[in-house]
Amino acid sequence: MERHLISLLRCPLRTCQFKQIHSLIITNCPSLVPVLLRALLGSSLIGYARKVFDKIPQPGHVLYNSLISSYTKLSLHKEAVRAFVLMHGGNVRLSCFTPPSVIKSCSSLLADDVGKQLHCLVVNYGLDSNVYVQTSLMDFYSKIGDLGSARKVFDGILVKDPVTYNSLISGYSRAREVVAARELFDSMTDKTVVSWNAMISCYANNGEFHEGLKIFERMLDSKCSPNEFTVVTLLSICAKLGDLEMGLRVKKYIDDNCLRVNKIVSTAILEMYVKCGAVDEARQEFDRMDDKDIVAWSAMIAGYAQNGRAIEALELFECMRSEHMKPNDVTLVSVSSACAQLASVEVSERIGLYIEGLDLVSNPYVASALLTMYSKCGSVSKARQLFSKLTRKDLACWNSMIGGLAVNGFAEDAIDHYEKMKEAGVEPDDITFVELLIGCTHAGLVELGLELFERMKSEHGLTPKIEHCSCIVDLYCRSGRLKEAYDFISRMEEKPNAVIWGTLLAAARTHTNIELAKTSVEKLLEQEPENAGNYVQFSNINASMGKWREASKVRNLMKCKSIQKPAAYSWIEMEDKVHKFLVGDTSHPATDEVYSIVDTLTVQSTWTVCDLESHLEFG
DNA sequence: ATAGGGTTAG
Repeated sequence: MERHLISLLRCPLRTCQFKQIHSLIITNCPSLVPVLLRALLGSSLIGYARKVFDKIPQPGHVLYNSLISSYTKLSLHKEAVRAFVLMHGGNVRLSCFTPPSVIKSCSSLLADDVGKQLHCLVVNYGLDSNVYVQTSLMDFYSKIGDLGSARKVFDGILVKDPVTYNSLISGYSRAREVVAARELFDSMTDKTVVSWNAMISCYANNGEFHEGLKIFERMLDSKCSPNEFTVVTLLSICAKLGDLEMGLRVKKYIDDNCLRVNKIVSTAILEMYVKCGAVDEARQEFDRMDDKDIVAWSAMIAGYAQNGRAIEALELFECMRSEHMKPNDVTLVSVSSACAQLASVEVSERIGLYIEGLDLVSNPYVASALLTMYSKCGSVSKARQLFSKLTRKDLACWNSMIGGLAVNGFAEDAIDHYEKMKEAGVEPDDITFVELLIGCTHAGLVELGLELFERMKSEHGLTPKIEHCSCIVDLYCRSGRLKEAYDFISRMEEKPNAVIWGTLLAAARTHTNIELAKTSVEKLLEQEPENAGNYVQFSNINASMGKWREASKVRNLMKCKSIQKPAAYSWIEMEDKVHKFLVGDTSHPATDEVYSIVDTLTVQSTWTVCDLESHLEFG
């Protein structure tokens, strides 16, 4: 009977079968309760196991170990710590098998105090020379960001295996201590594939992408073969660099070496294509995947949204819903951002209603994307309503709201929110000030804008970026204060860029300040010799000054450099179709009708200089 | 011990 039950407990069993065996054990051979307990723990039936455990009169350290390590494995970290407290309070002997699990749970809980107490306990019991205990302690300190203590434990380990090193390397990586990670990595004599991967991802996660690639090259030179983890990290580096060429090399490596392409690898390939702007290739990869989980859908929808292909993003979202796939917060962020691009009140409000109904606005990413969506299509009141409902408002939420108000002409309201944001204890950042300055520009509040620019530096210790300077130039320009704009540019610490000269140029032209326009366009040509638009501007300005020879020189210059002005289409969206037109275009099916209306419009309006210029042809 | 998707501006 007893032997029979033991062998039964070795088989995979359902709960009801466990119950039958359980009753047999209670009535026939109670000594088998610990065997039953371990079988239950092995089947992850932790609740049932705990009930059995609680019936055991005085469980010893071995049973406690089994219980605690199961809690840890199932990520029930608080339970693991509670069970340990129970064990310790019951004066059960402590073996070196228990602390690693509890300490691991403390790492996951980021429970600094409990973990440190455990360390003391371990030292008092003389268990701190056990390598498993040491490794878990080192891991604990590295997870809570105390790398100094982690290092002390590490140095105290007499026989270190690669796992010990790898763990500390990833600890340094998380703590952004890249140099320390590299030193440790270099000191390793027997690097495993995990060591190489950890070092590459250390560089990747700390923004040193090219260093990461260099480690990969060295890995290839050594005899260590890259695995799936390696290529995923490499692909994410290529994505961040926008380096399609390298991305394709990694893809080729995967194919040539027949690496297993799991979901994560395919998504990483997809993402690499997306971030390199190769959206159609990304879609091909997406279509090839037979098991699409939600991450792949979200990545593909984001791919369309981030590459300005809002309609396709929304189409794929519809397709996803028709396949009964449940969207999550990440999906909805991209969907909102696609709607924001469409700037259609109807679509935005429909999607907004849907998303708000899902109760996901507690996620700040979703909230800020929605706020932007409403603002972009002018539904400021919807944005305000949503904002007032938000309980968790992070920096991006405040910025979205401030930006929404600013761009829709409510500059004072935006500033009001900036004050409220500070009261709420959220520190404004450079984006906040870009938004505020834009608000002042739109409302023509020059002095207020300049004041904010000063406060940004003095009150918040932020260094103005080129974007802020650009806003100030715009602020002066729109109020016609060209001289001050020019003086500001001359005083700027950073080198003025094309956006700034472009702003000044536009203003100089509307205020017919030909000299300033000429200066600006010359600077523009210096900075962007490949931009055909600048040559057109240069020529037009010279023409308007009567300098025809200068003007015509440009055409030859463009021919020499083989620069072509890209076709500038006008387009309009009607119902769900986009109609686009080029100058002199007669390809539209309703051309006759279109031109007859254009003719009447032309008669109605008076030609302006700008209109005429836009009809000049070059190249 | 190492791996994949997202928000705010210009």
